[in-house]
Amino acid sequence: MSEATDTRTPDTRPTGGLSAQYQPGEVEQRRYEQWVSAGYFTADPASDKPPFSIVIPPPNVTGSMHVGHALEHTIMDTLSRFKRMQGFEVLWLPGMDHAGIATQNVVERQLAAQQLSRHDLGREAFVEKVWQWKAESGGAITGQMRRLGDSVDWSRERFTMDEGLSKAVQTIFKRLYDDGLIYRAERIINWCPRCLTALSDIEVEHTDDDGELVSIRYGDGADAIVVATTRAETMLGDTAVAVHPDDERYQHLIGTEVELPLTGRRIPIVADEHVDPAFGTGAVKVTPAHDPNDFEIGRRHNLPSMTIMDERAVVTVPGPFEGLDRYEARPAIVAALREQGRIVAEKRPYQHSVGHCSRCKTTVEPRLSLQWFVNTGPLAKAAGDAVRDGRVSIEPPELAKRYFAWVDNMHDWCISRQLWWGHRIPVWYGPAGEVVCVGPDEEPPSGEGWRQDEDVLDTWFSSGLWPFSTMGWPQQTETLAKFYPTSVLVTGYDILFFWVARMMMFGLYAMDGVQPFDVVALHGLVRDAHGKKMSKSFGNAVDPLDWIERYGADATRFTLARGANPGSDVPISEEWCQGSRNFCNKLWNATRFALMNGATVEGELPASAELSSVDKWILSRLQHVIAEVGEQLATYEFAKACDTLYHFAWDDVCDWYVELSKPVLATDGAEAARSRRVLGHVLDQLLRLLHPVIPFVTEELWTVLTGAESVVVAAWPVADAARIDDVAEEELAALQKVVTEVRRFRSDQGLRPGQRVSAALTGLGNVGIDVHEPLIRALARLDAPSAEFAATATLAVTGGITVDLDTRGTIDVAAERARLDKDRAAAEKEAAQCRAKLDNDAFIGKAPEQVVAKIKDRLATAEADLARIAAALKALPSA
RNA sequence: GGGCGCGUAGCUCAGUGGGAGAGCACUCGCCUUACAAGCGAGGGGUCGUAGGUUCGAAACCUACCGCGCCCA
Repeated sequence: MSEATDTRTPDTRPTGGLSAQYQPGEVEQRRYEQWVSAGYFTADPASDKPPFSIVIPPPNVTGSMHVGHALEHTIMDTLSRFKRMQGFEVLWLPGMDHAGIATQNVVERQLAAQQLSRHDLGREAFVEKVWQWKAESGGAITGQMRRLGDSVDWSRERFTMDEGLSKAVQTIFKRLYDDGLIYRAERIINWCPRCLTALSDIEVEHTDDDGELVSIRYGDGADAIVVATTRAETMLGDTAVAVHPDDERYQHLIGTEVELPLTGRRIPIVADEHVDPAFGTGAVKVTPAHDPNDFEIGRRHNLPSMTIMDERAVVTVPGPFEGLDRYEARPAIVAALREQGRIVAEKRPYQHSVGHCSRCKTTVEPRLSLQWFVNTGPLAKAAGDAVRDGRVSIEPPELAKRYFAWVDNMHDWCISRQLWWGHRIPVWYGPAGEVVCVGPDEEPPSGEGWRQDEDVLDTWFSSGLWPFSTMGWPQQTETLAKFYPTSVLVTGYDILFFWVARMMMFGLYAMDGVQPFDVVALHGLVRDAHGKKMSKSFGNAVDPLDWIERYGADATRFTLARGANPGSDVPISEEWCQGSRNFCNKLWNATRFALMNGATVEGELPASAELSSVDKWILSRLQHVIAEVGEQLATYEFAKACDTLYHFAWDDVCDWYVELSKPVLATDGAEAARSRRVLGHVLDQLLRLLHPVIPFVTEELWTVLTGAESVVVAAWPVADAARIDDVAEEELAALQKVVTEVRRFRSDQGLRPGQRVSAALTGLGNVGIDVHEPLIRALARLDAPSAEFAATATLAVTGGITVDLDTRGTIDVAAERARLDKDRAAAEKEAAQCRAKLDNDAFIGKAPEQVVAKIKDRLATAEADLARIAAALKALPSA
């Protein structure tokens, strides 16, 4: 706002100390600290109130808040605050996970800067170093959560590596082990040659990459067979060639052997149904130790597995290729084969699907190794059934299909990781080959030759226990008794497989079949204003802290919530955030106006019989809004709830109610007093309704308006059906129509907004709004007709209302004719559409009665409008 | 290759059998004693295409075109 150009005299009415603009920076931190120290967010398990609980999807301890977190937290905070106001004992439990690979990587990078590796420190010292890192630099996100306004119970913050949660991990491991649901086996797993650890299937991202397809002739002469491969280097580990059993081209070769080039080994040609005869030549090389499909073929045909690379994907087969990594070995081997004339065809680039480590993007190397697995069969079945039989509902329900597709086809889960940071597998191996799984209260075996398994567990293993490990399980705590199962899990649909399915499996298993949450409310991904995925490299990523800094936490939250349709992606842009900021400022100024005009929440709300239709109307609208918003928030329709409130606040309250109230508020009588009470009530209720989404500005305004302690602990509004007033709503709709028509005329005629026009209004009584004539005159800036009144234009308003205006001689006839022509065209179209329906016997015969009646009514209205418009056109002076 | 979803105003999206809507953008007029982060008015859409069901389809069914996501 430009002070220099503001020539108005300052308003001296009381504003409760509110400045002319909302400054979020002055409010947010102070308010948040007050809330926390008042204990509003601390959950009491001994409370008599019904429980409502959410556990936070634990962010990564190395991470900071990105805009996806901001969305998710806005949703969770909105639900928590909504339920708290509704009288629930709310527990929103915060915490972080230890992010095995990511955290270890961070600390290893620090060490690398000093030319050190974790092996130089040793396991114990390294883990100590990680804890030290966490204490110094971990958990930046918790400070950012405070900035956003998260109403979490900080006294219950948890970390997956805490003692209690670690105990939960060991307990469930032991239980699953004893039940035969955890086993150790040599399997082909996804291996990251950079992180040097196994990965589970879902930690691998597949992309279509450019590679090469090389066709190689194995054997010579009549026995020759050509195989096509994208990974020529793995041929050193081939132990067979496979063809489809029905493939006529190769019938004579099945059961025979062929010499594997470069090695001199002879390998069998086997028949396997899983070979696709249409791919390449229909013959595939089989490398069981380096390809999951080949591993299966190998198992079916009892083929040996030959591991030809070490953990860094460097060739270990003695000979000319030894010591080359997989990308050096590939061209070297192709060249060697070409020299022998064995390369039949080469295709470059050849697009094919390649798996990458989700953490570091290195191409995954399938690797045969001894790992720990969870047998997911029975667990996944239970996880699917809990949704199938309705104990857990997925919102929106369409996304349940995706969940089923995953849990019903789940492979065993590789849970061991070759890391040091994490929960170490509680299994000891004895000198005589003993294997002992140790429970949390048991002493591990000691003595000569006993050693613990070196590996740690997948981070998701501990995250899967989160809904109950954070509440003290395996102890039977008061908190568990009160707050488990949790009420709702809020997370992105992209995390359905990673985390939701795992919590379901573990929750149902550990908690005697009781589900970890009743509802899974899924949100989408935050995208930019053009629906593009946000990414740092593309440069369209939004830093929520930056927005909070510049526009306020409320504006940031409102922007996100307003885009959050269930399960759908959420586009946002800075312009929209500005709009949200403007909305907060609008509320600020509406409250400021109310305070300047004596709005109050003291005393009983006046009985409807005592109120003007303007007051009755806004109270009636308020009841609809209370009901709608309550329903929308309860069904996770955050975008709709925001929209409902935005339009009620801006259109109904600010644009109409406040403007309509100004004349009476300028007076001093009993009617003004009643309106002050109504205005106070409407704002009080509106601020409560908005508080879950925009907590800071509503708190600031509500406390000034009401003088009460905090809207955080105020009661959620309840719709009062007795205040719904259809008559007042119809009256106000008619009033708005008259005012809008006059404004349209004025705008079309180029009349200055301040210019008053004489006018005669007739027919207001038709719709019962004759008492509002002064209001209409005020809003439309119409003066009473003077003695020498002479109408120069006539406005025909639907409902039989006529406004005759005296524009003092000058009227833009062409503009007026254009306006009337447009109205006539619209009315004619309407009439024609209605007549077409009514002339149709099938319509009259088959359509419901009330639909027919409605169409008849519309036709009558259109015809009446047409008559008036025609008269007005006729009355216009000819050009 | 399999599965799921989406095509509605310039952009982003609501609308799921009976008058095509919102926000932003755009045009015009305004500092009007709460607010220029504002106020008033306006323009703009063969609802992807083609069939079908129905008295009536943006909505339901089928096919096709285009886009996206997940899985392999």
